[in-house]
Amino acid sequence: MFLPARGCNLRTTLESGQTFRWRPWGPEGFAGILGTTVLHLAQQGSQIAVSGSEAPARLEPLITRYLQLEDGLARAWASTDVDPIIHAALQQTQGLRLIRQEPWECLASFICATFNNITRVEGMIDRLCRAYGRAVPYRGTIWFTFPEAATLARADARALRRLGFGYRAPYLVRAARQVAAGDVDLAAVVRMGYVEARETLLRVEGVGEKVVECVLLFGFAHYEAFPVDVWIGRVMRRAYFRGRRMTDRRIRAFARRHFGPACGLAQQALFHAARTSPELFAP
DNA sequence: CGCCAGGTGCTGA
DNA sequence: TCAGCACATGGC
Repeated sequence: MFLPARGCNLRTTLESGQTFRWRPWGPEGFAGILGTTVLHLAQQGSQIAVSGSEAPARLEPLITRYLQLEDGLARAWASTDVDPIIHAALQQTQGLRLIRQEPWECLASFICATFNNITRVEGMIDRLCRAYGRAVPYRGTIWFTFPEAATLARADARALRRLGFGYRAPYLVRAARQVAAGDVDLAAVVRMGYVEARETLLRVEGVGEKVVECVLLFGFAHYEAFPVDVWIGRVMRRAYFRGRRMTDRRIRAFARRHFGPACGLAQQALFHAARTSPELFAP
């Protein structure tokens, strides 16, 4: 089956640090699992070739939503194009889309991603799924679902330590318990606006000022979120503050004013541009 | 080997 | 509100 890519570039989007479970599959393809559905996606020009463990009629809405293929966000992206710096980043990251992820997987993944590098996060999450997810056989390979919060709530932090989670192990287990117990109700957060959702998610163990913005952006489609990690901090200080010291909070406040209500899109373009062309943003 | 990574929570000013 | 610190681990 084929879907119109509508300008989406798979590689740019799936290797942009928003998500950690896709693997290269052939020349222009990626394999992964959403929920219990195994997917093989391949870029073929203006189309995306799709196959997977469900009937095509079920794959289409799944992928359309995940990749936001009908997002109609062209105007939102354009609204962030307010100066030559972001303009260059946007040019360089054409085809980048904001993925719409499942909230719990997104939340748990970014707790794992704190003070960590993306390659290692991928390995950690892979081991987590193998240990606690459900097996889904497909075409001779056994895939694993992302573990439910209720499952991880019963896990022992020491077991996660042995999987290489370091000091994040107890955070992840406590976060799972908060979510599984309904203390933090992710289904309710879906219906909340940015401010209330932010306050609610900040109550989760291991979720601070940066992780919460990632989760709001990638898991709840709140495009006014603006995560400031070490990459974005560097880019912003260099490009907008003449290299001066600046707290993450002030960078975020500036970005919201400067780029407007879709500043999260600008953030993702800057993040990707900085990682793929560091020379443009060297300190 | 040393530096670094999509930081957080805590403490003391 | 902010700076400074400890925290585990492995990629490069």
